[in-house]
Amino acid sequence: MTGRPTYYVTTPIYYVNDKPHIGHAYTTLACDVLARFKRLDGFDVMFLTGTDEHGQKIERSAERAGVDPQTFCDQVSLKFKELTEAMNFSNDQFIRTTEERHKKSVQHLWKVLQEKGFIYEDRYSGWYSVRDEAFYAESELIEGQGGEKLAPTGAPVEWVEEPSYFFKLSAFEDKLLELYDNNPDFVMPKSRLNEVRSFVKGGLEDLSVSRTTFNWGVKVPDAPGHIMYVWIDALANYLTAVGYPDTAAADYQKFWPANVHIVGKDILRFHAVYWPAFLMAADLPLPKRVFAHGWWTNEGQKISKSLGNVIDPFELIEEYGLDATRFFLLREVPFGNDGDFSRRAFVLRCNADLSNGLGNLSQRTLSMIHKNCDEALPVPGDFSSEDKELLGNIEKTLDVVRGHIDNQAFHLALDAIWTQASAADSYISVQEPWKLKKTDPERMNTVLYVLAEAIRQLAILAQPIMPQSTDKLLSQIGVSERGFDQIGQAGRLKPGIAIPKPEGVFPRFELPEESTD
RNA sequence: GGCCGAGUAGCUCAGUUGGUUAGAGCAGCGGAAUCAUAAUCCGCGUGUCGGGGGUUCAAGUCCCUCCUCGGCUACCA
Repeated sequence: MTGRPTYYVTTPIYYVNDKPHIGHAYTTLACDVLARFKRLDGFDVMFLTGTDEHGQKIERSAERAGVDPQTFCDQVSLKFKELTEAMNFSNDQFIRTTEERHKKSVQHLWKVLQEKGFIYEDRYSGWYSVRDEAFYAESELIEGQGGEKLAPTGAPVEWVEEPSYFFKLSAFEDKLLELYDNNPDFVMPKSRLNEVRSFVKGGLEDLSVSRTTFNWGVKVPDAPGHIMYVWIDALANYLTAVGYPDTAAADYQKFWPANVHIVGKDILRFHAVYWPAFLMAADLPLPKRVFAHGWWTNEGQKISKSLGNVIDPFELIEEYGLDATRFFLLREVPFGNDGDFSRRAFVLRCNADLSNGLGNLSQRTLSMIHKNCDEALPVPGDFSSEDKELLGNIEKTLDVVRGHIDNQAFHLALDAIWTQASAADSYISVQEPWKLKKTDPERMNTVLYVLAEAIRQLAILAQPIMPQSTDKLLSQIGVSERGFDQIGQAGRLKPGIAIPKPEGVFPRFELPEESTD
């Protein structure tokens, strides 16, 4: 064992009833940045994503598609895998709930919960639509012309009961509240913790965790006809991936409990209430944090399939390139807030920060070195106080960024890096290396060296967000050691290395035409 | 309906436990520079800090009230 610190980050598993959209890309992107950051910071990282493939909806979708459920899942799951490649995600695993290892894991967890007395058999009742083959909540029902109750789809519903197993969620009310009180960072952002807490305070009902009305799912052990229903199956994927039920497994030992589950705000409750309750019931350690992020709107409009304004991440990458897309999504909006995706904001943001900012900074610097220093990094003289100040501030930025990353505050982390890029531009204006070229070439060499150093470190810091672009930048200045331990003195550039004619890394975008309104 | 949160410059937002002339980025305007992806640098904001009332020597920052917006209020993930 190396003794390196470990870090386990997860995305939700994505339900294969839907194609990948911007929301999926966003969630996984956040996790990818966390994972990349921690790896560069010396951590042993497990980054997990995957697909949730069970349930009646899948069964029916497969039927409609004229294929068996497994084939259907294989097809859709593949699309999510393609997204991880298209977005350059660095997940260590891609788990699927239809995998044998997961079925074993969930069935074991079930048995443990049952042995400990937290699962019991009863009857589940609710409003059921035969036509839709689905249960509806009382609040979802609409009223027909004669005052009769109808499903939101307009289908008639009837009150039905079926046998079901229940999880004693009600037994965990106090323990959960205690958890939130003792670990105020367990749910983030803070406003979400308040919601979760008030939900629990409002009282918890036991949870129906099995169904008999469909077959596509994990079988309940020793209970013919019963299929596990959603939560235990889905949430347990986080355990399965590290080896559960083999708690002696190397990965389990290293990575459980998870450091952070990143989720969309829509599934927060399941992660912040059900999940810790399951784990407490099974006597397993709890994850350190559940972070719920917000939703994107599209040009100010709520995104919905019926409006037809769904944002396709593949198209986004096609149009703007991958790294600009990654940058925009995490820079534009505080993680945890809802945000608006607009062409105008995208173009303004990327042009200002990427093309005009970091891109131009490196372009002008490397170009000067290439032209004026025999296409090689010059030997610097003694550093002036301005030199030391610029580089010193950049070195300190690692700590600042680390702090923000540990709070999933991506926009602040990026802001901190870009503040330094901006400082480097100011430094150029003050130093005026183009004048030094004639008046004091020695000093020009030092200034250009300092700037190359600034670029090296800024690029290293920005790697988690924009792996491809920073790779190009670092390659242009011959940097192969790229971990955060290279920040500062340790990784100083060696004078004499070749600096080829630089190529632009961040293309400029055109503003969309103004709509006339 | 109930609970929670938010309303600060054109836009997006920062504003510690109340305390000197309320800040940043972007957009806009003016100037400088010319190494660079017409990029960069410097300078420029008289904002009813949602409305009203109150506490205080002092309130964007506390209390009351009203208005507006948003979130949560369980078994679709």
